[in-house]
Amino acid sequence: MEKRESKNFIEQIIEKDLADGKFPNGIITRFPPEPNGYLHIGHAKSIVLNFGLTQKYKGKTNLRFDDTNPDTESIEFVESIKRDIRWLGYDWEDREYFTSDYFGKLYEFAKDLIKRDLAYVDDSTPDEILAGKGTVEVPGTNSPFRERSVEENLRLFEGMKNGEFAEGSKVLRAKIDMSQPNMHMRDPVIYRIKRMAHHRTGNEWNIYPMYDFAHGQSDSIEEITHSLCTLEFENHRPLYNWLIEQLGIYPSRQIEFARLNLNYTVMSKRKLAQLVENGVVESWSDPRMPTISGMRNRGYTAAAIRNFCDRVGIAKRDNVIDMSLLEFCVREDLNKVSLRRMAVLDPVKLIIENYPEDQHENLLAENNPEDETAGERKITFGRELYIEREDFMEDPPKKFFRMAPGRFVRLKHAYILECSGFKKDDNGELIEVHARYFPESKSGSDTSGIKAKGTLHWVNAADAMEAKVNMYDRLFKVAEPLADKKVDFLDLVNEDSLNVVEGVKVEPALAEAGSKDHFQFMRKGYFVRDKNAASDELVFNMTVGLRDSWAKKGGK
RNA sequence: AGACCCAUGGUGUAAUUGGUAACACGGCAGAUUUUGGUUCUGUAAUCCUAGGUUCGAGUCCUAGUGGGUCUACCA
Repeated sequence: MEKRESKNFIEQIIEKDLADGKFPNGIITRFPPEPNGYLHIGHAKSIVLNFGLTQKYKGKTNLRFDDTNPDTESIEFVESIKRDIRWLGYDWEDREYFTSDYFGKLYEFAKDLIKRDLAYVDDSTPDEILAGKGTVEVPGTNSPFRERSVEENLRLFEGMKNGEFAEGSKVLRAKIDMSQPNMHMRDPVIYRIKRMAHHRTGNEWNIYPMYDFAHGQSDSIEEITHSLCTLEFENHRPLYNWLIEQLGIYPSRQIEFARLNLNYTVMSKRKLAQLVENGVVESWSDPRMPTISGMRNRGYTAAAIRNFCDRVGIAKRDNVIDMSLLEFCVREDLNKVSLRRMAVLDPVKLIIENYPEDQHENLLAENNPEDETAGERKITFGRELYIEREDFMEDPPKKFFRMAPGRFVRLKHAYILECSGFKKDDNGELIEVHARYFPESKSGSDTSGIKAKGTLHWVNAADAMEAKVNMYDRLFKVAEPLADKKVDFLDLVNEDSLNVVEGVKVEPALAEAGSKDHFQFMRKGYFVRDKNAASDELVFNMTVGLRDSWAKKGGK
């Protein structure tokens, strides 16, 4: 179990810090979502990383909502984020923070900067500020407002806070160096005027800090030891460090790692929002979405997701993870915990000619061969059953181990059959398969000596229940929908990502399925009851199909 | 093209920190199997290029090449 000795680069940093005695009281990490959307599997990677680290080493992980932009943030997202983190299995105890709780402190930090002539109020328009920044090759130019006196800056900044100026008319900028090659150091804007109610502070503030002026200081206030973020913030690190240094506050350390990308999907909140807005999917929690809530509705387990996040590793290299790894993790977990059931997705009647019409019998079926404690259930058997249409072939290849005239096959948990014929309608459509059964071949007490290569799942027509099944396929037709910048990723969605199958026949035990139970429809895949469907309706979502080496070989 | 970052099988991640490449997924082949599932066994496939340092380089240095990020009053 403790086979994985290898450590990722962040663990190596932490172990060195610990060995150097830098953090005798333990380490502190944080997960800092902005409450403006739902969490996706990429966030899960960060959650598992941050909480995982402080579980492994002595430490704590804070949950901090980075709520500095009232435009897009809301309490609804705060709630969904907390629900998802808890579901994933992590507990931030009482360490739930909001950047907005620090608005007062941040304001004081800003004043401190002004007093030391390290920040100034700029009346330039956004366009003028942009022009002044220069380009990556050309240094920027100083703002005409750069040399205002400390007193004037203090007065104006207070005016901004008090709502004396129009939105957009002034900003507070750090006074650093307009000729730095790093654009973030060219006098970055650190405060802007926004006359807007905030979901937590209401109308208390007319100014809001920018990310760069909020995140690092919040880390510092909470004495975060290791502030882990994704690669695109690498260029922000000099500013992060500069502010901490100038302010003389707790020196949190920012470390960047590569974000998670999954093929056949997209991972940015903005892009996911577009899928919702354009009706490609039903909601953020649609089972096809790579969101935590979508995956939950799909039937993915928290354990599978945690395991997946563990396996993808942490490094600084851009990466695109194969969906097959995620699916492997899901199957691995579900194989152990899911209850086996029989469901026929595309039913065709099977008539056992030598089975008496008025006869019925009860059979016992194990719930999970991987778990003896899962017990057994009763299923019924009779003359008329349903089997899968694709499990019959009139003229099959030799390696087809299923139903075909003259061939032997076992019905799972029941008898061996010999196919004796079939019936088609006028259109040539198969409507009935006929067979004869061998009474002495009963499952568990087989004395027939007959060998059947294949085993089929089935449902007794007498007590089969009707169900609907949502089958899912990848969301996009191509592995990397964003790879070609000239192509709109919305044009690459797979319009067959959802396939609703009606008229599915399932065994009666499924009627009591709860939405948290995971089922394996034998020989088909893993399914979970759709919790959004009407309670009197049996609807199942396909979590993931079983591996199918027969189909992979093209059925030959 | 300025700064910063990155480069190991198909995909990811490792390599006791300088001692000639491993693990997982995926692929292929086989065994087992009352799920063509699970399990098990085997197999193919990798250090971006060129120099340099060194007895020895995936690891260090230089150059090149390729990729990523950055010029929001978003985070």
